[in-house]
Amino acid sequence: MGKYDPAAVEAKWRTVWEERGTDRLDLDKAEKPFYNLMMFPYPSAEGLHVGNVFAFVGSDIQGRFHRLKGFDVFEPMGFDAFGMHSENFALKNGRHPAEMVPKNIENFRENQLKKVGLMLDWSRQVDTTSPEYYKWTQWMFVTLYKNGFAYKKKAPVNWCPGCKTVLAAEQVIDGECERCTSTVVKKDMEQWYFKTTAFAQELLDELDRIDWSERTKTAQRNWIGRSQGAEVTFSVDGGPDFQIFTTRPDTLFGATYMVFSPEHPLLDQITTPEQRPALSEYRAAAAALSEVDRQAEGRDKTGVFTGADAVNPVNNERIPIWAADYVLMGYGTGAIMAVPAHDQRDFDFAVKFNLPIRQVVAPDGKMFDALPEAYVGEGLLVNSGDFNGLPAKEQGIEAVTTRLKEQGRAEFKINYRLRDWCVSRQRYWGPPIPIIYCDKCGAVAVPEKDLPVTLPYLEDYKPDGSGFSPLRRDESFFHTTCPECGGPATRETDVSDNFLCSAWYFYRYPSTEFGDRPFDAARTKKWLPVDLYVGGNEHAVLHLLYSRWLCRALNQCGHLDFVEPYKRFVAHGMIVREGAKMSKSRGNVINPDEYIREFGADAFRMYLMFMGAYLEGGDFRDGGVRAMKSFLDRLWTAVLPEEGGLAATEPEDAETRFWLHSTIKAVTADLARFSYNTAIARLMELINHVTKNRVRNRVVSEAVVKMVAPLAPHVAEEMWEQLGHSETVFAGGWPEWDEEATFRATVEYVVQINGKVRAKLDLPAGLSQEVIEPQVLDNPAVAKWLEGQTIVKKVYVQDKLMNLVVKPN
RNA sequence: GCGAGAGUGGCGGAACUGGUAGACGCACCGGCCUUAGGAGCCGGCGGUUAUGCCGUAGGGGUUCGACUCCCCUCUCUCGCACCA
Repeated sequence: MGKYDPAAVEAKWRTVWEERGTDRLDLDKAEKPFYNLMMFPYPSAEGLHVGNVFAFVGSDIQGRFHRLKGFDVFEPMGFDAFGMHSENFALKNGRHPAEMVPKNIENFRENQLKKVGLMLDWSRQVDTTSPEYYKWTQWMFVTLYKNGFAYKKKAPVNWCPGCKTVLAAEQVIDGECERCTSTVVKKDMEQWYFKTTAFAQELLDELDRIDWSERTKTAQRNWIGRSQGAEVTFSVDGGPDFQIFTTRPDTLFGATYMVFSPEHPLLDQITTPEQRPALSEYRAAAAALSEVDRQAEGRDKTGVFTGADAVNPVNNERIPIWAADYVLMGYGTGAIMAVPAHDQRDFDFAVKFNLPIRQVVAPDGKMFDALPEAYVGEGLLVNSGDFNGLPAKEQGIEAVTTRLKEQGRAEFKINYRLRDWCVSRQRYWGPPIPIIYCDKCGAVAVPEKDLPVTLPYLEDYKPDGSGFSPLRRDESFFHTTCPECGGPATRETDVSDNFLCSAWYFYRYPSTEFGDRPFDAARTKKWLPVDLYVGGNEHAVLHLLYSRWLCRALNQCGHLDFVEPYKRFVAHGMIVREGAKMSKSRGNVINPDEYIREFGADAFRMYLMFMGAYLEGGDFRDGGVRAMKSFLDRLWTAVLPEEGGLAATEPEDAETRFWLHSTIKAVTADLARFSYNTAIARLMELINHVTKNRVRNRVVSEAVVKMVAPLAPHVAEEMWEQLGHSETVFAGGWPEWDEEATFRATVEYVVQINGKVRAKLDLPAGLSQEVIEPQVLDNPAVAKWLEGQTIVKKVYVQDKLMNLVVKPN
């Protein structure tokens, strides 16, 4: 038996699991498939972060728990090793990613992940940088392109001067590059896009039906940003028509001026000669501003008059057209009608430039004497011609839009904030976009037989800011022949966004042995969609949105028969250390290896899960892992007593039976709802009981071992073996509880007088009020409070409490 | 501003559909054991002017009874944000 020695136990079981293939699964033979997915990491040179461990362990517990409950659990792992994170790190350290990444992967897998005790099936590892994998990433691109989901266009893009590449909107956080935090600037460039907006509505609708963490769904809803309104056609006085988008067509009569975004193309045409110099100056100033500065909160409104007037279609009124940078070219039509009385932004602008403010919504039919700010509430339409007296908002919107629609001046319209996904990157370390440009045939997709387009080894892979990838400098890569006509042609030299690699990796795991298809139809049918996906919420509008979109697109292209990739997504919390965020600059990053070496992976896993609610996150305190190690010491001696042996039958004493069965019941429920901290607390209570009462019982020991197994797999496996089993504990089934035993024979009744606790009585369980009541009333502690009082009400809750409501006589 | 979540001892955190607030653990205090202890074991631990009273951010309300439900206010975290 001996002492619990985590280092020895863990080394032993790592070897045994590997030798026996305990965690390898025959995917075709599995009868109750359960696909347990965790977000594959980017293998950084710094090694595994404690946040990764926290995420993986929480997911692994579900995998192991499900396995104990009889599921065939598939729990794979891979590496997301393409992309700027790897490349930037290599650049900074003067190394080559192609030489660095394999070493990092090796280190992650062999020295770190394998020591955490995750139930991973390493026979199906995926590495996004291997040609066998990125061949299919390129295939995704080609498939999307052929089906009209990928296109190239010139448009203002987000350019990161630090990383020297364009970024997708999702990768710009508060105006900064997600990777290097440089301030992102706008540039006009020709780039590849995926039509994410094609499914904006579907992606939104399905959120109501999928079983995902609410905050993840909320983040996606915000990001997709649906708004309903109308597109209204105005005309320039003596000039062309133009469209504006508004959510409040009911306030059309309140429009006192119009605003075009400074980037609006029509401005060139309509601005009067006198106003042209002012406009040019204003446009130049607007262009020089960064996105963040331009959209800064509370920034003073700026703008310039164009000299032109617009004609309002509802009343033929002529109102001035201004250019102002508070209107964005990228949303709606890049032009708005300004209703200063009922929109705060327009109000601020009108005040500053002394433009008229006309009230058209009157709360309770009352006109304002003065408006200190825009009124955005309910009311009746006024100053609105035929529409006067109609309730504003819904009814007004309907009526005004319908009228204009009949005149061909408006359409009901829904706008989304979501933009198409800009996927090309002017970088080296990624899958080359498989497109060939031919003078005769145009842009041609590389035929499947020619995939992958291999990423050539470039000694100098530094991005040069030219707007082209470094691959452009490789003449032998750049020049090629057209797959259609055989004539001279050039390759697309941009690589695809790393998020394309990760948008489909989970389809690959079950099909890694198939070299001739990205995923096998039968395997996919059996194993997908993913049953449970656990990960960080920071990917809510990145990976999680992209992969939902890709799933839909692949479905539409006929490659998948479902539209949502994950049945259930659970967002775990974030961990901090001693109340502070962990960061390299603060120097407070937790190194998992040290704790694992000193206290063992099992104690480390358990402490990470004990810190707080898994879904909320937790606060890592030094000393916690040590405390958990000593709990495991106590558990070890409680389960494997040195002396006295173990009684082989169900414990006879009712109190022990109560603790055992109610713990099994509670732990089962806690694990199912990710309440790992309380599950551990309950196991501690059981062990406290067992230790204090010197319980030596095999039934108790085996149940404890099984309950601990998902949390601390190595030590559980060792104890299971020492209890005389030769097969893995994970084949042993999940313990059952006896509902009867979870009730006690005597219960503590709380006696309240007017809701305040005045006495506690131990009484047999299950008695009726008639039996209990006299005992309560006769109790001296209670009787004292009843002197000189009249009982006006008695509230009785069986086996719980009796509340006497009294009044003075 | 909009949306989501949260606010409980010295600390991390419990409390299932309203029913004993503070489970479990950390830290701390006392004791035992020991040549020694950053080990182990036993006990204590919300506050207080203690037969009681007050305590779950603050203020109201509903209820026999509120951390839990409703209204208002404050604070914090996250997401979105001059998005028309």
